[in-house]
Amino acid sequence: MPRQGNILEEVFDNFLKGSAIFKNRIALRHDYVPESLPHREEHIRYLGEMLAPALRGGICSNILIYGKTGTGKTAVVKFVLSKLASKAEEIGSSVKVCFINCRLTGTEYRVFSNLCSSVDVKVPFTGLAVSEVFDRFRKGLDLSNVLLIIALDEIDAIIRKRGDVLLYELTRINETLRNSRVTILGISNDLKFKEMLDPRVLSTLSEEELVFRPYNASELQDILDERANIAFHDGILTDSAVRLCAALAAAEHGDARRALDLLRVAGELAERKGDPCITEQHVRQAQKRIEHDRVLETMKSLPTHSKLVLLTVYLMTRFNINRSITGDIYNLYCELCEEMGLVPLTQRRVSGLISELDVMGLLNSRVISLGRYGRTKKTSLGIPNRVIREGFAEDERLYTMLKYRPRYLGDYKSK
DNA sequence: CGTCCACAGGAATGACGGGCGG
DNA sequence: CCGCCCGTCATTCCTGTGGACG
Repeated sequence: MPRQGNILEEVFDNFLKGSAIFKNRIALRHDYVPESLPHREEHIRYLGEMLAPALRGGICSNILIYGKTGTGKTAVVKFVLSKLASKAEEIGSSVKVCFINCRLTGTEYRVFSNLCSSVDVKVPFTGLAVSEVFDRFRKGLDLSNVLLIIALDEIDAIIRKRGDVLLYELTRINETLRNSRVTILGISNDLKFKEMLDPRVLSTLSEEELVFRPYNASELQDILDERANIAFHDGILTDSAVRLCAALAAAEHGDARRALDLLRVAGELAERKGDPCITEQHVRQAQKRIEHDRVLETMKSLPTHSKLVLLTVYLMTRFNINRSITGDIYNLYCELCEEMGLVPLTQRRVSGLISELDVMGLLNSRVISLGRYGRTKKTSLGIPNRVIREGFAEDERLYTMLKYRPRYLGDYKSK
């Protein structure tokens, strides 16, 4: 048994020696913007053409950009904007760009304060009315005499929370500017968000539209190959492993982010085991691992009564109680509530919770008809029993309830 | 072939807590 | 700082419905 100091010595040394697998992990991170974006040449060209007039002080259209997660929207926009900015600097053009992720930024106030800092206006972290921040932004912008290109990523997040007031102000700002101009690039994951917009805002905002289709397997493979070259040492990654990553991600919405996650986790697994290369098997394990982590994470963040419903279905399968239909589930659920000293929710609500858990994949639930005996939902666990136990391990109260024995084991409903 | 079970799931309304504007 | 407003979660009330049973 080595002394503890020696253990750490070894850990640190291994770390300092560098990884046998990874050359540069950063290339697999979500926020990494690569030097080339395979299969997005068209989009890059289009966006470039749309924004090029800015270099000469010309007017650009506002553009609305759509596409599901992991289709390269953000990467393409960041890429084009950074090239545009450096070109502008090179030729001494007064173009500025500003990229804001609305969801991460959080509130309207912070979005505007970001905009302010992009035109060198200082505002306090809090305390001002949003309209005041907006005014300061407008003044600062007009004074600075620039063509400002604002990219609002995940724009739907802010609309959902605050409505389209922010956008309305922003789309009309050009009318009040004398020396500067603004172009807006709105980026959204959600196609339906257009319906939430005021038609006036929509028409100014979407003078042009750009849609990002999901990648197919072979496109994903090209992306992975390119990143893998940067991220891994030569000869570490097997061809079949890349193909599998691409295929798995293609099956699931063609999400490049997902594909890169798979690759990264597969690499980490290989590294931890001290394996010389990344194989298909590592990828399969990575997929299980990612899914497993996701499930535990969602389970942990569940509200109490949702956990309780999950626990109820778990107990019903464990004790083979006849049919897990909503009425039976509700009865046992009430029993558990009583046992734990909680006030049960109504059946209507529990029915809703079951549906929510179904959407999350923690339960499987479908509507069936029992003819003479009514119409209901039949529900079963969507994840293995073992995972349920693991997910509740941190919650002592729930963990002990895993061993609870229901009062009526046979025909539950009749009691 | 009509009936009627056992709910599904929509709509309206209420309770509550947190953040925003004044 | 306070009140108000808004979003979220839950309840109440309701109408709708697939198909076995008689």
